[in-house]
Amino acid sequence: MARNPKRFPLDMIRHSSAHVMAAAVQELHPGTVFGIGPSIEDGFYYDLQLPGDEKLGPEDLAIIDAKMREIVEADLPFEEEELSKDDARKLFADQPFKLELIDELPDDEALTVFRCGAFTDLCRGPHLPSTGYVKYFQLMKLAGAYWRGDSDQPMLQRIYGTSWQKAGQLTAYLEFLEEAEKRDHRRLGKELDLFSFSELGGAGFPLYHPKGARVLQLLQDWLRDELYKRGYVEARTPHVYRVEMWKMSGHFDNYKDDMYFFDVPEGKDKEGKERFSEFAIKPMNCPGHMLIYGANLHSYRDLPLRMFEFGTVYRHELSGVAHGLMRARGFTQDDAHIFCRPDQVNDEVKRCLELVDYVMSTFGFEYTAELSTRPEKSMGSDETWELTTNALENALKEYGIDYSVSEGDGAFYGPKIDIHLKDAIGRTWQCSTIQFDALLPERFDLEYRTADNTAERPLMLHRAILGSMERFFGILLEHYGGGLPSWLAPTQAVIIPINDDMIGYAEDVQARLAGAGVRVELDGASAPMKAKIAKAQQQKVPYMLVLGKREAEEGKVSLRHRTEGDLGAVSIEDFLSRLTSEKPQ
RNA sequence: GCCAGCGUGGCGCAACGGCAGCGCAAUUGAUUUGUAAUCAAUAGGUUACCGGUUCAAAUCCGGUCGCUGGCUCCA
Repeated sequence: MARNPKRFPLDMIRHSSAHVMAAAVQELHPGTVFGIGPSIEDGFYYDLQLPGDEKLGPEDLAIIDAKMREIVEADLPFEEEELSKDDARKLFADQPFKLELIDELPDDEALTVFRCGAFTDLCRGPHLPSTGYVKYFQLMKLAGAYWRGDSDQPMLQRIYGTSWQKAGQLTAYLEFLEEAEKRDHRRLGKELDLFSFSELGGAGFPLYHPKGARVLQLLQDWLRDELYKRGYVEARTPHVYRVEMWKMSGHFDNYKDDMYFFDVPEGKDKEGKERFSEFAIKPMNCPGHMLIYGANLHSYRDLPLRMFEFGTVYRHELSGVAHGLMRARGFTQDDAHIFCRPDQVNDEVKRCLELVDYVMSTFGFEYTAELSTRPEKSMGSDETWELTTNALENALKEYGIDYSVSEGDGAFYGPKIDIHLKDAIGRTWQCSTIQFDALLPERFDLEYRTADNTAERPLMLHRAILGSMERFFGILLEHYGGGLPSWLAPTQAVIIPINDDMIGYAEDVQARLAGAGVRVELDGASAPMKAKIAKAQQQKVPYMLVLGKREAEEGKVSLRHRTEGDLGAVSIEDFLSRLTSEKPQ
């Protein structure tokens, strides 16, 4: 009998897929204890614990998959049944996690369970009519997951799967994953010789090779220019402070587990005992900027003060969280703190959003915003929270940015906007953040003098546009699939002489381009032109300049673009103006 | 940090108890090419580290370190 899942919603299909998977595991490993098995974006999972010390290995996925297909073939119905709480407790007597869930449900409500073959689950439903409708699925991976997402709870095994309405959707999804893997920035970083990681440093500490360093520098130079245009001033602050400073800022109390501390010997005291000073490496740039603000007296006329820094911070994050450049232990933030008066707050937030918009559209990112408001536990006056939250929300409205509100998700010291951008293959990333901070101006006792010469506390806006240079670099690499636009490419052009007689002319061209500030390489190997082109293509160099007898005679270069192919002979001036036109304006 | 998996020339991989191999890259030589890969030769490895089992270990076992996928956390 043909069962077509097309008319059922995806999350129902996925939820039912999770049940089929659980039923398969139940049959293969009687006595398995189950956690939860919901539908998620792109698929489903089930958390479970095999009996005894048994553990699932990757090879089990194929076995479970085969068993699932048997269950699908049998086309077993999903049967719903209502139960009292007591009956449910009896039914799930050997399922401790299910019992825990039952206990949390209201007493007077009847529970529902769904049966599917040997597997019965506490479940609200709804489900597909029968297992025959679970068709286009695949088990993806095995992972560990804490019961209830709580690291104090036991760890279960989680099986992830994906499931769809149509065969084409499943294929498309698997192709998407393949494409994402091809674009993995770690892979591109290796292939394009941009960065690496040494076991001696560990996963969180990228080593930028010359080409990677060049890209980062280009990105930074570009952003720095934009910031100066927008009235920012640049600061530089130390990477290390005495621990006292971190106690003052509050980071010691709230952030100590993620910080790098070290003792420095300071000689001996009078009794001959070794003395030490305790320092910590900065996990954030904020305190330095507070100290700079506090180093001078400020008039209301000085505000707003927009202070930025490409500040490298180090955070001792849990070893398991590192992920290439996306999540490092040392990274550089494009950090800024804006000190302003209450009457300037609206305008400053708008300026931040304008900058976000400029930056994101430069790279062709679409984005959405999330506004997080006052949490229950928070500091500061109602007036300030209202003022700052309104400033954020009004700016979002004024810019017509698509945003959602996350009530009570703000930091205890202020509300914030997070920007989520969408890359070339539809994945979203969080980069920019704009947050008000009432805590640090307080902690550092920052003031300005008002028109009537009284002291006022400035409002402080903390913002990062790219977020972290490393993460943004990683996102850019994946967004462009490694083919960076010419203004960011570490090598903009490779000169390809057709034979060794052309080397002289090639060196001329190289000198002229390098003199004009072009990042150019000469491929002088005595290899066939085609091989040199292939190499340049693989390195994703935007332009190839092919030089033969014709070009030498005319004083031109044959231009080949990485994606557009052969563009014919052009003068060096034309090539230069082409490069210029490709820079963001 | 936790769960699972994986560590073999610079990179990508093979060998899975019995002489550690292939491709790319590199080096040298030949070749001089018109828009995605010319040919040949050479060099390169205490198979992450420590210990154990065995006549014999890259391979099996234990430990350490590192990495990867997730979970928790987060820019």
